Amino acid sequence: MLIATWNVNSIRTRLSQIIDWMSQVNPDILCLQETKVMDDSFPIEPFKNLGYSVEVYGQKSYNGVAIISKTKAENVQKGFSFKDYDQNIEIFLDQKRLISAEFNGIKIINVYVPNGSSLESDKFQYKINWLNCLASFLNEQEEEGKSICLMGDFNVAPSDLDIHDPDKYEGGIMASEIERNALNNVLKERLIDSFRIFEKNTGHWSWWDYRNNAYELNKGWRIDQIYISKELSSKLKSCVIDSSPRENVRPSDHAPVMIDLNLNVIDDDFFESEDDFFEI
DNA sequence: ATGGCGGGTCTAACCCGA
Repeated sequence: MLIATWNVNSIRTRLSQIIDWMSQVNPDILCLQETKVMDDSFPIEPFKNLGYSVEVYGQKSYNGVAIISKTKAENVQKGFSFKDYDQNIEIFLDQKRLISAEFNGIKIINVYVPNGSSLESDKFQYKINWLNCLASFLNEQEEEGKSICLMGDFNVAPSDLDIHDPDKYEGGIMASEIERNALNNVLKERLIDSFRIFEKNTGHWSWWDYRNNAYELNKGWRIDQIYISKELSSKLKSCVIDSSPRENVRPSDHAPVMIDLNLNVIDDDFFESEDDFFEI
């Protein structure tokens, strides 16, 4: 099962590029961020024509997330819920940055984490509070015991391996200890960065600034990630960043990231339960 | 670097992103 995430920076501007990419790659699930469109204006038809179903959670001009999938999404949830959150979630309801749904018993959580602007900005505190809210959301999911796939644009480079020039950017926005602590508090010991299972070295980016020829100079950041529950790691076949759409005319500044999960792999728990069955 | 580019919409001496 191919599961992908892509910050497309406007669904309407990028529509034909997304359809082209999906036609080539054939993902089972594609999580989009920065769709920048109200739900009633989202171009659903082109995806339906490819055989996909669409779940959207958008707003005018900014943010906006969507899940495109071959099978219909179950238990779709848009935004944070009103449960035992440390933060007051009211201030997070205006910005459409989270949508989740279940497929084959796996909870897919699609996020567009706030950028935060700079460490001195009010937006930075919003970002940290938002991540703390996401941690509470993950705690709820954990209680339900479902396998989780948390993916999207995190606007945080997990380590200095994920920045083209760490000496220049370390400690600043997207690379501060405060943001990394907040991200790790979301992940805790339960979620694993798929990409780092396969690649231990630096030099792999998912975002390149539009300015200063950043893509041509390969000056990028790896801020788009796919985190999976530990128990899914035995089923993980690959995690790749596909930089080819970044070479399109009028590209998104982000590239898609994709994992391949082999759900036919039978894990140890299954064998144990089978043994128990035959002993009876 | 009040910078660069490229989305958006109130089409601008605009706002926002990363």
